[in-house]
Amino acid sequence: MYRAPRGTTDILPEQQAYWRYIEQKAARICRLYGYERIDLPMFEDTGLFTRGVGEGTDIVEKEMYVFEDRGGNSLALRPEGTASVCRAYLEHGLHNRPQPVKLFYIGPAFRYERPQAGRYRQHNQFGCEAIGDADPALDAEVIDMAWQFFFSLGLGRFTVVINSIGCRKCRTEYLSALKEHYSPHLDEVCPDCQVRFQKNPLRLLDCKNPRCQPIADGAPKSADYLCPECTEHYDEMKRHLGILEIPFKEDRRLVRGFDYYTRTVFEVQPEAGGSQSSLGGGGRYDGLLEELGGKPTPGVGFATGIERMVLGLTRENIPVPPIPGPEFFIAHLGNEARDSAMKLATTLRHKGAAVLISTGGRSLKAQLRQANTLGIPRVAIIGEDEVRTGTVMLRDMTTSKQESVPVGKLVELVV
RNA sequence: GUGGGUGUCGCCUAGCGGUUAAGGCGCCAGGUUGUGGCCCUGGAGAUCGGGGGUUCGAAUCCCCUCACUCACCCCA
Repeated sequence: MYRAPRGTTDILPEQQAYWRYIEQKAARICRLYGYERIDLPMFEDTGLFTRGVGEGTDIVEKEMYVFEDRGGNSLALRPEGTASVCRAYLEHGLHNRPQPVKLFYIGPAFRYERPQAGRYRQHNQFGCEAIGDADPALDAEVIDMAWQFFFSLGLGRFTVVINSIGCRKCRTEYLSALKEHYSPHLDEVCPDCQVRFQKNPLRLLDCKNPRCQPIADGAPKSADYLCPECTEHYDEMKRHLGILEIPFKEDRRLVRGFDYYTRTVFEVQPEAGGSQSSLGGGGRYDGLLEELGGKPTPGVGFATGIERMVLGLTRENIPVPPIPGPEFFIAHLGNEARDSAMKLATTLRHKGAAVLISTGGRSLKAQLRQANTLGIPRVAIIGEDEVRTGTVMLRDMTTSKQESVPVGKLVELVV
């Protein structure tokens, strides 16, 4: 027996209501904030991600699905969406449109990880990117938008956590200060941190190993090393968040796993603990477009994980609007009746009614049982008598009342 | 990638060295003539995740493997 590959899932019909719900809320919030949909390829040139996301990141280094196509090109299943959006921005000359260009996407991302609840090798993201404007008000708007989105889902408790990691300039300065702080303690620190020290010093800060806590606690704070411009940007953004009345928490240690982030970073975290630390996150990436070969162009955005939202909705028992089922069920007895039943079914469907017609030549009892189980409110029964008189027996399944009506009249009933 | 837990019909569970592997839900059919939801009866559906061992004998013990799951890591 074949099974779905590890870390992938089938989304069965009974789960679709959640997905529809989330997609609708996403589309709505995007409309309210002026974001337009973009659909992007699921695989890209590998270089787009190694350059964009960063060579040293876990995602690129050990989680990316990389393959060679038959033409010998190195391609990668996209591990995230931002790099693709930026590529599209550059490729299609979107700088010629009114700035910022606001785009959103919904689709799968792929990472070779060890799956667990809320974490998959193929998962779906809803993400937004605003490219071409460095105004801190835009950062605040993006955070506001993420916040409103989760709020509109009805998801109970979540927190917005923010930080600024500075620009290229002040980050370099900060990193050397950080390394200076750690280097005398390298032998006390966990092996992971020893690797981080070399590879990705920023990550030293959010090590959870108790051994490293004292050293991390005493480490210089990125906030203290921000250049005046970055400080001003950060303060302005916070001021705007205040105006928008978005509750947020500052976490000086918050860093993210992509190299392209500059200045603002943020995460939306479920308050109810749980293992998966974030529902979504994002930040500013003012160097990314240039890194990808474009002119220096600022950008800011966020991405969310749809599976995690579904998980949250189910865990919190939040009701979502059901997907409507068939309105009519047509039961029939005998060959002649089946022919006119099929005819009636198409006629009703042409008029826009959702109709299920029984197949397989089952007893009337079985057909009604099926209609009942499926929760279809009305059943049209067609037997020999009805064929002869050009009528159907229309049964209301909720009241158990039925009456004989001419076929023409039934068709008229459906508008 | 590291560590822990779990794995019996579609779903939930019983069985824990010798049973025709049991039950509930669901599914299908019947309870006379063309009628659902309740009830009754019957049926289909499991080589007990897979592979190897130990044993006269294994779903039950051991090893490997796969999958799921939790924590770490990382992130959505």
